[in-house]
Amino acid sequence: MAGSSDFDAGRLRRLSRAFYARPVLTVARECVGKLLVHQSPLGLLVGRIVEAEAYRGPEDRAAHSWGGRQTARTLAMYGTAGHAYMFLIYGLHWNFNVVTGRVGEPHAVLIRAIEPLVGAATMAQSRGMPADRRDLTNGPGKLCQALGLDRRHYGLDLCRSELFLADAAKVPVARSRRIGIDYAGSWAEKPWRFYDPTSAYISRLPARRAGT
DNA sequence: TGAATGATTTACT
DNA sequence: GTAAATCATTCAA
Repeated sequence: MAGSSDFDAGRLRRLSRAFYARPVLTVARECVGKLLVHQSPLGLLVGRIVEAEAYRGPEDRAAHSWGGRQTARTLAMYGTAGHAYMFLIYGLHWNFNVVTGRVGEPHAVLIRAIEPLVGAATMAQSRGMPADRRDLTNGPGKLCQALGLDRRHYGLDLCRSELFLADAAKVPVARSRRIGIDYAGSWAEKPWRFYDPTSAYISRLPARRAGT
């Protein structure tokens, strides 16, 4: 958009630890509308978060930390709020999560979609497609590829590193059930997905439920 | 040591 | 609309 080249990383208001150290559902809801910032080797990349989901292990059947799973992969989720939890899915795609809550509480927010704000041309190059495509960043694997995020960012502290969230104006937030977790039984019914209904970069339209 | 599977994306019919 | 890609992680033995 016009003027985006004037964006200066120093002007971004990085969110503090206190933002993340709250209940995961609260953090997930408030993540929508915030800015996801990566001061990457390729330049400054910024996107507005338009979709996020809460995962509340160990009781949440859909969470990787379900049943109290604490392994090398899920370790970051048990740590301090405000750190990055990265994981590889289907052997292909990296997903980016934010750790929330208290230490020992394996809760996290999955960032599912963003709207490119700064560095869209660079993101497009990483994605191998034109910058004006809506499918540039409208999915959890897509946004990680666009921002150049992978296992190197596992466990990074969003309060101190080149990867962080920044404050922004509030936006309307809608909610629905989560995506891609049908195996989780009744947990799949929980309305723990939050999104900006006015954005064109939502990964999917709200899931329809029978009878509604 | 080995087998099953997934918080997805893409291509193809 | 359906199916294949592709491998780290997980669980069973």
